[in-house]
Amino acid sequence: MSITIRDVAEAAGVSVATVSRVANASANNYPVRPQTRERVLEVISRLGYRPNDNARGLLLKRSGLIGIVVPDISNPYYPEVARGIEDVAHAHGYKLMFCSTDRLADRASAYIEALLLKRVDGLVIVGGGDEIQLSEATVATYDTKVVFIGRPSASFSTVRIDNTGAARDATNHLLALGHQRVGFISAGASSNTVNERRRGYIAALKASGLSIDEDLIVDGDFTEAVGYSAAKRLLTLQHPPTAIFASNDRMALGAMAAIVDLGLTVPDDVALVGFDDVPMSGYLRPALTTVSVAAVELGVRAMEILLKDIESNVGRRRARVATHLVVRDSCGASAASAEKSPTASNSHA
Amino acid sequence: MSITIRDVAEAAGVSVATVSRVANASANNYPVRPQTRERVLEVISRLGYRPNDNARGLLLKRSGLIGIVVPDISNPYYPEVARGIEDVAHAHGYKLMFCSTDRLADRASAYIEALLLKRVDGLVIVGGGDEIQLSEATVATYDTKVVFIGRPSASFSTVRIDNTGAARDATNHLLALGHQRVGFISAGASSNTVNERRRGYIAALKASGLSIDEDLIVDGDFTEAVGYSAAKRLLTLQHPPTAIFASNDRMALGAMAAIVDLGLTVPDDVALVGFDDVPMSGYLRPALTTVSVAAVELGVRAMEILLKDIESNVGRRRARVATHLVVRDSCGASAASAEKSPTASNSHA
DNA sequence: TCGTTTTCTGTAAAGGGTTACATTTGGAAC
DNA sequence: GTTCCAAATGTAACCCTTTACAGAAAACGA
Repeated sequence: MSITIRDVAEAAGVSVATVSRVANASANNYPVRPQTRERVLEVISRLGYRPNDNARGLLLKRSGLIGIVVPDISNPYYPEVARGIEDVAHAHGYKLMFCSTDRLADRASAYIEALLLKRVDGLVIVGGGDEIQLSEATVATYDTKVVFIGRPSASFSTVRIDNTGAARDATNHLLALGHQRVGFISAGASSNTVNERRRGYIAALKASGLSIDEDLIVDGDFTEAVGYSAAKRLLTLQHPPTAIFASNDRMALGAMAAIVDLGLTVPDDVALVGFDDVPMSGYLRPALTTVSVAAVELGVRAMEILLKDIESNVGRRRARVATHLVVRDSCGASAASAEKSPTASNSHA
Repeated sequence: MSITIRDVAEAAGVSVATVSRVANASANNYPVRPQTRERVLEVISRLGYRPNDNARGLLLKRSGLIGIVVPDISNPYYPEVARGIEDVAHAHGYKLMFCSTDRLADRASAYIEALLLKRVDGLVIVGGGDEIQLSEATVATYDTKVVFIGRPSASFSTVRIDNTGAARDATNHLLALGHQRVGFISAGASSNTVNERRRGYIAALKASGLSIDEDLIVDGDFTEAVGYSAAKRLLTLQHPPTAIFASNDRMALGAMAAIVDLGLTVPDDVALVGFDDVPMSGYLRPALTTVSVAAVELGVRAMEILLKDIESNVGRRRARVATHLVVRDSCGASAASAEKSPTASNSHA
């Protein structure tokens, strides 16, 4: 049914080679007589011919596809990263194959397998969970390049942020405001990202000579619902914290709801800090103080590294993207800044 | 470099046909002597052989890929839809190719073109914008099935919600609470979805004998930032509305921030209703009253229709997914319900 | 032991492109 | 009008898999 290069060749009265040369004009500058080119082009558009990507990929050994694996598509943070990846990929003629693992190990490996099978030219793996198992040998088998975002790796390129440092800064910010009991909402022991953030939180406390109260560290899972219940747990302790540091913004939102529902106010009764700076955070009232991670840039950098590796085989590379604490209202540091701009000091507005 | 079926055949001392038969054991039940099968399987796993999807796709004329095009990946609504699609697709062995158009017409057509070139087995196009141009002829050229989500179409299958009815109900809810001046935050004249919602809003007003005040209808673009400025505009009118109906939750969030920043409160000074019921909405305080659209189900239904069409060529189909108004606190209807559950009457919790 | 089935395995074509190499063409130079 | 060279075009191999068909081996009955 589908019309092939042979159909075009026949209709135009030329050989398939000529058609191919006309169709890929941009790639190689083979000489084709303008008059011939014209004729072929006319037939191509008349017949609506499109080269078969499978056939082409088979021969060229490249698919023009970039695979991207994220842990959870419903967390607004990942779409931001994906947007960065997509912007760069699109600009270079690559398309994205997008998969969400829901943090399930079997899904993750099924997807990675499938992406490799599709002979993606590159693979971006986002997130710090441990559901991803990917050996260097596997990747070498397929001729694919890999870059991790937000996860350390001995074998592959990485683009990361300084989770520990950022969490330490955020915690220090709360300590500097006079808080002595700071709660931390974690998110599963298996997430590198969160483990690092927890380490930063603990480091800040220790550096200030405070002891670590395990009751103040509660486990979460990145969702609003669990942020809500975690905050309730913290605030109904015998010695509740006066400040809460949630390891992502979604949980911070849940925590904020819990605080309000307990009849307390943010930041007067409980100060609150999040992590990620997703778009909504600047529009909460009180606006959420959070660590901005430039998610789009994370994606951009990853894709740039990947492209370079695909095109000139530059090998493993590591990049860091800076973070900064966006001080808004939920921490109690700036009383009246909300008047000035809708997102307060949100640099992403 | 990559090992082929020939390498395996050679190593196992059999023909490529036998290897192929062993590798595709599930698909066709060709008889292979257990002893031979064993040997081939051993070589396959030792060598790490994986069939080349390009070669296979070339021959079989199917890619196992579903293309999905969304307008804006950073709007949490679309990831929900995508999750529904993915769940079904994954269960049936299909992979997703995911593209975000950013509501740009040229990007949209470039992506659709690319997806068709990849010979996707099906195409799901999400969103009501007019950036999508897709002719029946084009689709017929490739052997692809298409389903639209949230957009009417004379030629293709559709899965939709009753935007007009839902918006009318939401507006009626506000009117029933005694509001006489209800503002509407729209989102571009080119979006079908929003046009329908606006129609519902207008219909409700008219049915109640109210006249339409054009000042109360302001344009938006689906983002918090614009929801914020739109609400500010509405509330600084000479005769400001006492209620605002935002055509999606993100804009409602922006509007809520604007209301607070103007020193007013929700819902006492201004009642607020959104649309979509994204996960965050139940955790805002006051919790957002909004139209729940079961985004996941939208995706599920679309994918089911697509699968049926791919597998048994059933042709064009239409489905509707129900919506319902989730009454929380921002509309002022339920004063104390937030105490009971974190998301109030959010049925999705 | 020798047909005759039945079961298993191999051969080769097809699928739709790209491109090295061979061949033809067109035009310049004489 | 030749000759020659560069430009244009054509031929055919190759990419890797699946599968129809043919051929070989095993199983079976007599």
